[in-house]
Amino acid sequence: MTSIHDVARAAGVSISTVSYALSGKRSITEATRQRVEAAVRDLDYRPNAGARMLAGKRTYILAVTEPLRADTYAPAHMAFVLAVATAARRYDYDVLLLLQDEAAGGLQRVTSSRLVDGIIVLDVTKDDDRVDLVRRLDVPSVVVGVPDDTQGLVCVDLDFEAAARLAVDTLADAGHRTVGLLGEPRSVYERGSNFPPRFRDAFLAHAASRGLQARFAMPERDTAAARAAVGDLLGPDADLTGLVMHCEESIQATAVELLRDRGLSVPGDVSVISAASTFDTAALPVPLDVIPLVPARSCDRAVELAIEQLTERVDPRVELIPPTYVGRGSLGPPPTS
Amino acid sequence: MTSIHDVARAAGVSISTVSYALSGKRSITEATRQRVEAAVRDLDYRPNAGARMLAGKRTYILAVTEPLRADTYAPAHMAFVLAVATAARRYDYDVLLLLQDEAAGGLQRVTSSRLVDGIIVLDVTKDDDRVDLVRRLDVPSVVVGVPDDTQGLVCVDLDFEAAARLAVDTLADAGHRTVGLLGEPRSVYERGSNFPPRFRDAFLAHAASRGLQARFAMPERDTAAARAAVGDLLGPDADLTGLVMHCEESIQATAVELLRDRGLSVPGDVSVISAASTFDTAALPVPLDVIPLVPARSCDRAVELAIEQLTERVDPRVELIPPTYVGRGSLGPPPTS
DNA sequence: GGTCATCATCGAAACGCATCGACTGTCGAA
DNA sequence: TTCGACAGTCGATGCGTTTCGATGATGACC
Repeated sequence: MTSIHDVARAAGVSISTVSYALSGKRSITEATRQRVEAAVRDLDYRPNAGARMLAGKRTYILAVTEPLRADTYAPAHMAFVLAVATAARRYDYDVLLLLQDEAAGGLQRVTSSRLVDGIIVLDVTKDDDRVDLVRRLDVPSVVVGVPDDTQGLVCVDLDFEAAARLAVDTLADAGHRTVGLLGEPRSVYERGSNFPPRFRDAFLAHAASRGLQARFAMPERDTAAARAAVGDLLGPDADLTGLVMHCEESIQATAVELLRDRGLSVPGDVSVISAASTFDTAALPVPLDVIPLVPARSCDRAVELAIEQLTERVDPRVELIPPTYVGRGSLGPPPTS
Repeated sequence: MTSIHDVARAAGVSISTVSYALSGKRSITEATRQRVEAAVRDLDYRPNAGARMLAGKRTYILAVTEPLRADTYAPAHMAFVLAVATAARRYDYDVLLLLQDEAAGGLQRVTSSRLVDGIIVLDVTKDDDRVDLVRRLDVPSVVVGVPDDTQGLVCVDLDFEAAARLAVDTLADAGHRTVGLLGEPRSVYERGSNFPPRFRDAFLAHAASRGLQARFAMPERDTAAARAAVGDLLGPDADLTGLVMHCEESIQATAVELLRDRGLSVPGDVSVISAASTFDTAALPVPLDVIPLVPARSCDRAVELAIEQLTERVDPRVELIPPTYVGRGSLGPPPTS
């Protein structure tokens, strides 16, 4: 193993000079810095992680806790893990993954053994054990999502309420009077992530305040249930003209197919908006307007805030990322009956 | 931070005694061991990870590399990551996740900085960069999957060839003469994981050797394509009586629905076997017989072999896990036309 | 009772790095 | 010419473990 000692010898300087040349924490003559860097390249030197942890105060590792519950939709959650990992690398950080049983217990372990510098909490529920834990742990932590009690926490999330209002406003402004929300399975609302209820509540409330008639359905994750739910939303007289979908990709695909099967055109008969989706709605049977949930958005910021806490005080806060609207041609005025 | 020093003082022994009491590497009187353990509990002591890495030769971290390509089916891959993480914990190991761009480059980095003790390579392709890398790296590594060139590697995988033969034999033994394989999208066979081609080739070869007529289809990941593909497999005269599916869950669900829509009963008209599936086939619209691909099976063994390499020489090998057959009532004799 | 092995414990030396204080030389201002 | 400021470099210390060799205590054996 080539150590900093070897580099120092090769460059003809002391160990501390090598360290400073690499960290830039003290000024070093350009010439000697170049010699050090050359030696590093020649010897393919990489600082020993353990030594760095011990001597410095940083481990360059972030813990990512993701419970991966039975009813979680893996693609979306994987996208968040990926987004955190990618963002972390920009700060020269790696991620340690704590799943399922380890999501809570592992946090305790890795922080008290000083294995990680900080924690990113993913898929937080309204009432999440891990939230109390990170509050007590006193380690730089950022929660992606908004639990009920945000006291003392740094939270980052898409503004789901605003997203719901944006969807409602867009439909209302286009002239729609009867709108529906195709949501997640019931279990998700009952004990799952926190944002589906937030979206639903804001959707229903804002629809009411805009004077719209609103419906809501929670299909299970199979084709038959999805088709039934969309049928219910359309109503016995098929008077629904605006459909908002906040559910996983295959359900949205099924919904679009059902509309087609019923001879309803998009957006001629029904306008459709996909809300808070992490996938590409252009790949659906019919491209849909979307208010995307971009994991990179919240995760980039979450990592940034975690790193920031390493060096300075960061006040507790809830940062909500404003939604954006991407048109793909699935929105139009309601049909003139 | 409470250190080993504090524990030693509290227990009235030396630092080295604490270390030996905890590691068990030298004999310690029962009485003093108890005192040490009591002190550890009282002070909630946990060894500093950095110090342990530096002084010992272990980091207690395993790298998991998973490219997470664009066409990967997230739920299955997540299941493997989870299985590795769970298995690792049984050896007191944590996992560092290297995704996408970092899947290859990160390996170099984390091994040369001595951050990890070993590597688990997931979702290996026939011709995978990471395979050459781990060969060169000379770090305990286990490949989950079987690349074309396995020289010098320790590989663990489900025996897909045997699984394919098992599916064929089961249908053939039940009397079926015309069978079909519903596979993954074309792109997966062309540049994706290595096992779909292995399964397909073994399926077709073994069907031929059993004198069966065999068909094969590669539907894209949407309902329409899936329905079309199943229709093709059934043939113009609908003479197909045995269907094997080796594709993702939603496609299998669609296929089952199509059969029902066509008025074909399972297993009355068509016998169906789900092969190498990571999900629960009992949850499909019709429960299917399955030759499951259990991530825990290969991942448990992979982690075991990686840990083993830390202390002893492990010869290169390819360990194939024999397939099992789980009946759920979707298999029967062909209809007597 | 002396010798020798065995057991339990201790002290000290790494492990590889970051960092602090100190030292040297250079330059500009007084 | 002298002094101070400052840039550039070095040596030494400490981070918290693991582990090696050494030491004293204990018991078995002749």
